[in-house]
Amino acid sequence: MLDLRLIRRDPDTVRAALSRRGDAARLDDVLALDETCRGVRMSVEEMRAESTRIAKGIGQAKKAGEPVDPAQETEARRLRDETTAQEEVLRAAEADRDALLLQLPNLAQAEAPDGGEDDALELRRVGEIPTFPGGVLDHVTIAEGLGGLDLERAARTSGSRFAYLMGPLVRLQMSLVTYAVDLLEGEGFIPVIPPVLVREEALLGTGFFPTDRSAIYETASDDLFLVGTSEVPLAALHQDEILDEADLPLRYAGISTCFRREAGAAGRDTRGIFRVHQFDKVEMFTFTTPEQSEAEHQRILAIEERILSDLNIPYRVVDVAVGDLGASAARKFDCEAWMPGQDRYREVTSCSNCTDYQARRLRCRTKRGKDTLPVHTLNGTAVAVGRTLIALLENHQRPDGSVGIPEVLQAFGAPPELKPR
RNA sequence: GGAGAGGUGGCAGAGCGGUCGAAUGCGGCGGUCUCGAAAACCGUUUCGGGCUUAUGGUCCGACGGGGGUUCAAAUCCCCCCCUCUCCGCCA
Repeated sequence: MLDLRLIRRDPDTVRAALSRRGDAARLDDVLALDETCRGVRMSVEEMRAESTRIAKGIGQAKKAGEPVDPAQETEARRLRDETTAQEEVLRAAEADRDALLLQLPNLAQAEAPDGGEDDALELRRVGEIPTFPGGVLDHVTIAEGLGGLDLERAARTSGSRFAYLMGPLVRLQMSLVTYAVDLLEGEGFIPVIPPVLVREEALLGTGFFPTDRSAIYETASDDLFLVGTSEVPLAALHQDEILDEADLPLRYAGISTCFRREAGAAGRDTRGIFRVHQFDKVEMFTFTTPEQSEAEHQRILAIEERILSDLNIPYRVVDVAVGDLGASAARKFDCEAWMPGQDRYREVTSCSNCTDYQARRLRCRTKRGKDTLPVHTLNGTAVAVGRTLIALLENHQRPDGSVGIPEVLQAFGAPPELKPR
């Protein structure tokens, strides 16, 4: 959520920033509604003050055993009814204003490139793209050859975009998770296994609602939602709290299964486990100060790159264009791994600086002198297990159908190589 | 799922129709004392919002959340959420 005071004080700057994202249209509606709200609020508050004065007078009189002027009670009653009516108007106006305000996305950082999905700016390429003179296999063929994947039966059980991950890939997945948690703990992140079913408030607070509601699974009878990322429960961990600035930055590593409806993605990435409804992920999340958030963003990105380097996966880093940022992000970097089976780089991790956007919605603040200000929040993928498995299998495949496993994972229970059945 | 108890400031805990944003204790912060510290004593200590461009003032709101009764609600009524105890069920 944007700072309403900033919108009032400097609407032109906010409008300009929003129009970069093609989303400035509703700003003037917000301003107009806000004008109404403030006017009505003033009159409501004046009436309430007057009501309290009369009520206190009556109270004092009764206590002193003096008679109460019935005209006073009549006047108080009239005032109350009028106030109630005006409060109704105020409530409606504020609800309208806030509903619109909730839809406005975060203001992008000036450095973020203009444009949409195809306008991400490549920052660097790291690692050597492998060559396969004897031909290249994609992850589905490799994984099935290893006895590690069953998509057909998963479709029978759950539908498309689900998978049975089996046999050797289970140990590989577990080693990826423990490796990542181990590394993140060393970097000061507290491991967390959060709830993956959350209330609507957590999704509103993190900015997934109202904009991306169609991407989220909803339970039929419990008003609970399956999270698409542990970012949601991690951000909500400090909802409605005032954090001590001395405790910042607070870093958490969430380990969870993620659920995505992938509505609107019909026909895209239909092969294999690249885009599925359910996957596991280790996620970084930081609460920090406004001054430190950009440095923290770089820190998170550096950890993502270190992980890909540790795994010998060639990748590139892109600076995502404003039109492709989620509602909450002010800046986003993606790491895209080279995927030989697709002959291109594909997103495997993503890190966003959400500045004060989520914190304001979640009312997560810190004290500074007399001021209470929203903190800054950041999130980044440490390991999206499914996509990382794809990158590992495809990049480290050998002509005989076996797959070499990076050394770092062997310390966490992965075998040195996976052999075909 | 059934029965009961309860949710008040950072914590503990009183208040159960009127001047209560709320006693008291602990903790925190500032001070007195001290070479310094402890103790003791004094003072201070919630959050959100409107107006006022002061960096201060003023007003409104908030006692789990939302409605209602009343001139007046922490206090009475209704709904919801949460916590605890017992029973049932269960990994």
